[in-house]
Amino acid sequence: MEINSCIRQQADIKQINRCKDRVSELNSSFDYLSNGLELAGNNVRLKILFLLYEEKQLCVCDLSDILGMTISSISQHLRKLKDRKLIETERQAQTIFYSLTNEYKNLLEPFFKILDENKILETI
Amino acid sequence: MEINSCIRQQADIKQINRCKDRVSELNSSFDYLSNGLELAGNNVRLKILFLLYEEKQLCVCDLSDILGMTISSISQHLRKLKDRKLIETERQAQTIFYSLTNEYKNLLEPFFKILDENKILETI
DNA sequence: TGCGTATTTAAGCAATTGCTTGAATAAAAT
DNA sequence: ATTTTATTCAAGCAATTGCTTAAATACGCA
Repeated sequence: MEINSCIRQQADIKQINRCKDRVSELNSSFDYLSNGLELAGNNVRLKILFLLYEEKQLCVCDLSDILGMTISSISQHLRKLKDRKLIETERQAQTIFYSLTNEYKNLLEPFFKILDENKILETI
Repeated sequence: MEINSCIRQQADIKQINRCKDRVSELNSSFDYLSNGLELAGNNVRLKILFLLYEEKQLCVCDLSDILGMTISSISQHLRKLKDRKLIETERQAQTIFYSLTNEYKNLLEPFFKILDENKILETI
């Protein structure tokens, strides 16, 4: 940290301290949220999450076919999503089906609604 | 792409095609959204965005002080956010103030509301 | 004009990402 | 039991990220 930050000159100290408190207070929420957004911020994973939202469940090779990517690549994305509890699995015979966890279904729903209505480019 | 995808065996072809159409239809929305989420998915940038949401405007060195990071580092985050139109600038004398663009204020509001209520860890 | 303040930019680097290829599991069908 | 089907895992690699340090702008003021 620089010593001669502009803060020392003319900043609103009250505001700075209020912000520091706020960040410290909400710190674990920031971690939780950025963690999820980081995963959803990848184009491929966002599509995967959206498709699971719409179709309830899909397997690796469904997604591979839909998105035109190798099964291995999709599988690695799914593992990341599963590790951080955005999705969960259920085996049915040889096929492993993936679906959104309830937490992230709720969290991502506002975005999916916007996407679903395809309004994102016009209204926002 | 593998030739012997499991798709050829027993998948729901109608479902696959419906999904393909959906992805193709919403393609630019996926790009737009993942682009924004990718930036918000970084812990530091999420805090910056949230602080700008709450305080309306802040300068680089306010944020540097609040987050305990170098001005240079914060400046580089701000540039990314500005390049992709999540934030905008307004000069007041020597100080450059950053604020959220309206588009992203609307888009990120659902998340900020949750953060603000600090409910994210309990209710979701 | 020259100095101080506020901020950006450039170069460098370790760490991480997302893909590819090929091998390894796991359960089902023969 | 062996093979087929569905999926994961491991290693390797180019590209990207986020930080550090140091230098470069840009504006305000005496």
